[in-house]
Amino acid sequence: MKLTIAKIAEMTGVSKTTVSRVLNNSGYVSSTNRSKITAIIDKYGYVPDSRAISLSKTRTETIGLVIPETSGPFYAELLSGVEESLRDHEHFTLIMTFGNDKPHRVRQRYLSIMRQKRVDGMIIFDPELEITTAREASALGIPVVFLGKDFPDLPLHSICVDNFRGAVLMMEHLMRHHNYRRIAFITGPSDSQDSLERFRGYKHSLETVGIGFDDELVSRGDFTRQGAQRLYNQIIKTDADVVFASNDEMALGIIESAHDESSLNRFLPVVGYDDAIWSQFIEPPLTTIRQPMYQLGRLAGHTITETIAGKNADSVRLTLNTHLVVRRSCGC
Amino acid sequence: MKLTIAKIAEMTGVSKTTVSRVLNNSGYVSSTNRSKITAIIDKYGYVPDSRAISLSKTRTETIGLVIPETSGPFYAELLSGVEESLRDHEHFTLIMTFGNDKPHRVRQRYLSIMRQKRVDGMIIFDPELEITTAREASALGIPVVFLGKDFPDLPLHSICVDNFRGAVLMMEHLMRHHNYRRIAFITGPSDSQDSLERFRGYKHSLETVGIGFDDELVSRGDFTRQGAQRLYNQIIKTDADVVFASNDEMALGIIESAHDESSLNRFLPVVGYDDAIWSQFIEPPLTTIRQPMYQLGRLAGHTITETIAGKNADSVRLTLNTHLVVRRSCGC
DNA sequence: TCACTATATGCAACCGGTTACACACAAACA
DNA sequence: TGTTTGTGTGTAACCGGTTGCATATAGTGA
Repeated sequence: MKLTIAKIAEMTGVSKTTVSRVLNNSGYVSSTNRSKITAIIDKYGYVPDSRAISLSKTRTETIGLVIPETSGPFYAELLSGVEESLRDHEHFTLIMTFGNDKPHRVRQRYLSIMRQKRVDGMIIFDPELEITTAREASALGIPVVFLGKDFPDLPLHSICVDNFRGAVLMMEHLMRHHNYRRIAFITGPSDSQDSLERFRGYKHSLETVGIGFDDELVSRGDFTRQGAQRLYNQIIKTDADVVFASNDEMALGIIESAHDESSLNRFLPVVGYDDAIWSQFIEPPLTTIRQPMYQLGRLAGHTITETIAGKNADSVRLTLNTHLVVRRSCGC
Repeated sequence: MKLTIAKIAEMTGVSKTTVSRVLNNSGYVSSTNRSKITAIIDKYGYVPDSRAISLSKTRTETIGLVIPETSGPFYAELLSGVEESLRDHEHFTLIMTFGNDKPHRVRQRYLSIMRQKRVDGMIIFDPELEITTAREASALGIPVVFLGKDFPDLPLHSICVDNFRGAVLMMEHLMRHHNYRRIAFITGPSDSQDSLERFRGYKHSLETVGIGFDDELVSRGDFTRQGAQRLYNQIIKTDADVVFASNDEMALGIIESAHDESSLNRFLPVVGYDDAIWSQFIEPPLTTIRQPMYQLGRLAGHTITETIAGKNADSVRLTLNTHLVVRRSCGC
């Protein structure tokens, strides 16, 4: 009993073309026929088949969003931003997560699926993106916006968050406002571009103020809570004024260790990075750096639709700034 | 330069049919032609157009998931469950969020979009779902699984979480383990089915144990932190042993009020419901009820694909049990 | 009266696949 | 030798829309 324009045409005694014109509100249609057709559409609740439409027109009005996962505040916020932005621009979001797949298979899978779905464009946030994948994605012939990663040599669109300046922002607060001098730093895994940038910001700030960089104050973490806790004793020995963990998870690990450790009877200031959703609820509430993920998502959606509309001939490269979120864990 | 089966056919000197047979690994194809065709497919990286496929076959291999939002731990976990389950069953997930739209427009929008995308089935988690919408969705002629809502009179598939037994679980802990007698309860908004069920569990438990139900101990909340804080003074006056808030947000509100209120110099036990992601981080860590959202998502994905495969002739109605998460806020 | 324009409609090809059916040929069986 | 069976291939219709082009009629200005 499925209605198609052919059937509607038959019922009203006109051609498919005329029905199509009514649906798209294009061309000329006599008011008699128009009302006959709309009457049937309303009566049976006809909804056109988007597959057929997109097969005829060349576009699907769909953008592929490639992210590791949808859960977690980080990606959830990004997703909201992208989705709302695309909805405003009358596009759909096709979400593709690749979770724990190994890098190579991932690339194979997500690019292939996006192609078979014939998306009009893609937004890719792949923390482990390699240049070969970036090149391959660009070669698909559809607009792509990369998030969080940039390959300066390639002519592509990218939007990044400024990890360097985020770390500088935090350092300025610690040094100017609190007058801390011995600032311990916990890095993330060494293959994380984000972590490297944050570390660069840390180092740069120290040098700008004239405090030398002390290697003893830097520990190599892995972005996990447990990892940070294993580093706790070693960090305490350095007698640092404050611990700057390069993400919130590790900051939490340090705070918990300090809490358990009865031997430590002074308050140990700790700050993090990311503004995880729970960071305001821990004790003490965490001072951290907030990344504008929602805004990043909206901007990505905007950029991709503009590109599709042919407005971005040149490669777009944007960098978003972060915010310092001051709570109590820094000593404030 | 887009490759199609027609072009591949032309290049190899065979018909479209033969190419199609190679792609689908069906029917008979000579090994000569097969290798010629696969060579071209590999060389140019041909990927078939899913729109065309789904237009010919009658199915899209896509399930529509209707949820209020993708952010927040609650829906994010559900989404992960659904997506992973559908991936296992070789289906895609088409996510449709309706955010803050007004109920009526919502229904119009999401049902219409699902129809124009010709999804093979739908999973609907709409906390404000009305019976008319449920009826309308069922009338679409595709399988639908409703989550969190059930209309016993309609022959539909539904999977719910047992709010009644969740509340009973909590009450048993409070009464048996802690021996609390005066248990204050904060309801959610009166139009929330979830809240009503939790309240029913609260009442039922009291009566089972022989403690009468005392209306004075019940306050009407609205599931928000601020709302609970406005109720704080009134609740304190009742001199309750413990406060059972019907969600974590309100529990947090009460804990914060108790914290600020220096006049109160005893520990006020508070428990919540939902196991929000931050509930383990607050001070004291919150005792609460955990809803198995991930599992719910997986089950929903499983049920819808089974139904599509024709295995669920009768209406499927399932109820998932909740877990009690004991932390310190209850006095443990 | 003629040319031109605005209005109204339909034909048929096309988008990129699938599939029922017909046909051809070889080997195997009766 | 005639019939069946297993292979291999192609024709053409179909899924449900869009669109370039042709055609027809009525009204308008010269």
